[in-house]
Amino acid sequence: MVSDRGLEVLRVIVQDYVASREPVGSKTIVDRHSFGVSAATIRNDMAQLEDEELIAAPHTSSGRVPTDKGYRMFVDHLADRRPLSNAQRTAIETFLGASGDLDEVLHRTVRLLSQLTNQVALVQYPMFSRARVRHLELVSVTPTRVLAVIILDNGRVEQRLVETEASVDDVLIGRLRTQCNEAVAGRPLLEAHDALGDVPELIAERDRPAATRIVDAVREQLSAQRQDRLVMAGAANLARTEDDFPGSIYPVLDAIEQQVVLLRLFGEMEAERDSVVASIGRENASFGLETTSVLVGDYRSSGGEIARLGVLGPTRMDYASNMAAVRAVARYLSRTLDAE
Amino acid sequence: MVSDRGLEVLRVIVQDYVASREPVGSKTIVDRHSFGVSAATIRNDMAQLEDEELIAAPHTSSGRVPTDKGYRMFVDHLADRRPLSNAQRTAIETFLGASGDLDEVLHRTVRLLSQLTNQVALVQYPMFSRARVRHLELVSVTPTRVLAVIILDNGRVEQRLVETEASVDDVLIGRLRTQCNEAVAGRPLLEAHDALGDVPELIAERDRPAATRIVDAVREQLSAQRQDRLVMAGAANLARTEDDFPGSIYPVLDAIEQQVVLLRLFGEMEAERDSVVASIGRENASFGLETTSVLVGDYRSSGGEIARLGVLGPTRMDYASNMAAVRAVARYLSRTLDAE
DNA sequence: ATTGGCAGTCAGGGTGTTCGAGTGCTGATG
DNA sequence: CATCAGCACTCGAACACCCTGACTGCCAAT
Repeated sequence: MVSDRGLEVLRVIVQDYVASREPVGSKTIVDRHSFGVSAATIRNDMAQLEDEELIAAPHTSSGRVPTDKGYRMFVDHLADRRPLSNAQRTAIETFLGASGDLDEVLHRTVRLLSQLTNQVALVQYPMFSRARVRHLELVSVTPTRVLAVIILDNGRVEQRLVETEASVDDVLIGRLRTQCNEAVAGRPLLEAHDALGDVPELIAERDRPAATRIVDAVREQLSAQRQDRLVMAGAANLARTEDDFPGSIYPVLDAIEQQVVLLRLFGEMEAERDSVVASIGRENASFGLETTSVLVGDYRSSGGEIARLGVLGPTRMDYASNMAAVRAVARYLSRTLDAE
Repeated sequence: MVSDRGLEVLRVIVQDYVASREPVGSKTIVDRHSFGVSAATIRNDMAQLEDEELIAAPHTSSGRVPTDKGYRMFVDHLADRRPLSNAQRTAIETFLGASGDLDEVLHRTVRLLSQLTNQVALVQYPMFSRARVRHLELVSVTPTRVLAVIILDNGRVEQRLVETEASVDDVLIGRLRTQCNEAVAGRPLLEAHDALGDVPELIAERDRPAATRIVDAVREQLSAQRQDRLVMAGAANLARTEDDFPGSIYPVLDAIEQQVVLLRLFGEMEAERDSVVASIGRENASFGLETTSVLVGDYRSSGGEIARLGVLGPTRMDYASNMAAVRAVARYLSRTLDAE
């Protein structure tokens, strides 16, 4: 077992190592922190920490470095909830000023988060299962191409281009538009999806195939939960701390470019409301991200829908302030989107 | 002056260096290529090339490396128009199969281009000055927030959230929607913008401020040439060739994350129709991209509007095949978008 | 439980040496 | 006059070597 002072030692090791990127030894510890005991004693504690695999030595007789398990212990039990710095506060304040549509807000948020943390920031689009359809617009772009635009009452707009085999004239489009709107207007996504099923039958036999094609495309779009997108910013930050990635950053950059991977990762991380959780180092191995840590939190969008946002960076990151930043931004984003 | 054989020597230096990342010396050249002359003669030619600053030696008595000027000479006069490989052809073919809306096509295109070239690929959104307004939709999201959706007849959809001071009821929205649509439907962007100027006057005095606010937002959106966006893929490829960037890739990653920079760069590169142009090394210095080269070509979208696409990579890149790939993808994209 | 002391380990940095690739030059040759 | 073989020279990369300094691990004493 490891003593209370042992944990204290682990904490300062994590803090010093994160700050300096240098393995930290017993002497440095007694020099920089007032433990009131000698270096030899610290060494004994460190030996215990090493037994528990909370720290490790890169090579014989060098300082120690936290292991993944050590970081885990740190975030779970040792990290103090550090308040945001003033600079960070004002950054959030100025950000608060402007407004815009959903796209714009999310983009601004992700840039903000990336600047606050100096890491890669990620924001997931909210899904809109509870949203209602406000209006459906059909536009003929070319004779055999129709653009369907779905406008939701929470401000989201979905669009989709449909290719038809036969050419479609404006009369048919107009008729379809009316019929569809009657069927879907004001309904939640799922109901709207079902209601559309009957629409093609109201269309003249001759135009039935084209109509079915168009309506099906719309239905598909309606049922596709648009939670499958995210915005990202600050990828360059990975290159700043290049040395933290053994070998090359290539695998990391490659992995984060596949949004699918990140979305799966987001999905698998459990988080309680209003808390920020971390996934550290090898815990991300199945995503090809074993050299990184990911912090995620939840936010609520207009419909009360829940989506996630977070940061990704090297395992050696400042967990305390980054988690605080994620928490603050998540809370703020909820407030912005929720405001009526 | 540099002889014909001298240029031939430059060509193989560029090719070998691009392939191997090793400075190439006179011996290697006579070994690998059949010039029919001795190494000493090649050395004389190389001396001339060095006088002309087309090649340089990283240090005394080491092989030579092309300078920016050397690459420039290569792409302008020496690069043979290499036909695409079969693998590349099939890649484009399979890509050709599917369809989708503009967003989707551009995203697929950019991924394709990045895979073909193993570089960072960029595709600019077309601008739509010639497009006409198909429909204008106003949706009240909350009492003081109205979402304006502009649907263009080329399939593009623009949206914008407007914040009003006083709350706006559905009657007003309905009235505005009708008035606006009457004013803009079927008109090109510019005309529509002007025509909207009179609309607020048709609204009751009481609601004038809110109406003006909304209409102005729409007008602003109409006149904002939406050429200010681009999609990107393959940023990870920069990390694969990390060694080509002296120091760190950080500045490069940082620069390409600022889309503004890339758009300016795109804008300043002159290109004739159907050709691909290159901007090499220090020619990009004012954009913080002096270690990279950029290849761009034009494509035409539905309205006949011209936009650009290209790739960005280390100066040491395979110009011949990359330019071929850009040309092929540009041509193909034009065909896809232009098809009626 | 804590401590001072001491021997042992090992990475990093500096130095010296060798090796070899590649150049520039020169004088000879057709 | 272009081409060529030969030779002396340069300089980076690789290697061996040695020191230094920063640590640790252990032990006997308090």
